[in-house]
Amino acid sequence: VDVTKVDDRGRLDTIRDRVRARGRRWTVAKGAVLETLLDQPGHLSALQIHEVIAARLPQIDRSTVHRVLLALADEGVVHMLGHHGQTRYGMADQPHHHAVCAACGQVAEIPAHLVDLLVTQIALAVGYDLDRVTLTGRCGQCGQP
Amino acid sequence: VDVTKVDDRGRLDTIRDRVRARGRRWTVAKGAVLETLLDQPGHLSALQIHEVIAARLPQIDRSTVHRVLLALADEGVVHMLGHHGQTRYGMADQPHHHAVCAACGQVAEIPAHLVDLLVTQIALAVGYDLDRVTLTGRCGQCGQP
DNA sequence: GTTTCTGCAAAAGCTTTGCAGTATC
DNA sequence: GATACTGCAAAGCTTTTGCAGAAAC
Repeated sequence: VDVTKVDDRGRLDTIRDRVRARGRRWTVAKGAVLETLLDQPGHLSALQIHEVIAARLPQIDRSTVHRVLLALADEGVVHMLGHHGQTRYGMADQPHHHAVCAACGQVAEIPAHLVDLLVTQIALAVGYDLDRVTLTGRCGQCGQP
Repeated sequence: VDVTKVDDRGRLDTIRDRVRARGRRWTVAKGAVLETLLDQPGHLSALQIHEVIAARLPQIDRSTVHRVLLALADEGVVHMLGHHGQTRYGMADQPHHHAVCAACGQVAEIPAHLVDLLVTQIALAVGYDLDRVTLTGRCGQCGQP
């Protein structure tokens, strides 16, 4: 799972600098989690991420993956979206929103520009500081409920 | 927690008929869960619902509340929305969407008409059958991250 | 009377935490 | 060298499940 794409390399570097700038340390576990999220299409659960990493770095523990994900979510580097007990994580460095399948949990990304205006209006209406939209339904494979 | 409001009474009756029409049975537990959801503003977790019910009906078990909620969600009577391991439930019989606070999990409702057009367009774009929108951010009390 | 539903108890599954040792800066 | 981070093991929480008895129809 080496980072070959120039774009990914750059995104990773940017995040590394940001993490360090906050006084945090850049570790093997953090790098592995982020490389996994950059590599994989869509969003993954903590356990899926751990599985991918464990193939390369068997010593990395589940708890470490969780701790890294929580830390990164806290810093705004990754998104965390819930799906009935199976939280999914994805990169947050490029503005987008989500479509979640209620059946299989699969996540599709929606470019931000499609919805930003609406979110601004609704945020005003409900008095929330809204920054993310999740649409829920069924993906193409899962069909009707 | 008696159902006094005429509106609630009617909503409950409608749901009862719908449940029976599907060959399911109308039970004390089901009635209690739905009355709780009708009474409470916003959306509650399964445990919160169980707590409210237990004050009146101590014999109702947590597992029963979960089973009832799953069954009702399956029938489309209630909404189920995830928030990092703490799923919340709310009435689905009146069309609306949700604003979830990323800090405390509080849920505000957004009338459907504000977003329906957008959802239709996005559903087409991503190939999903979308029926619900969740906006995530911070509520008034929780302020900035 | 039949079938769904419930209570109880136990298990499962994801996530969190305490602590001693390790890696990062 | 100081301190953030990790691995391990154990605990915590919500949710799920098996089964015998109760309730709904």
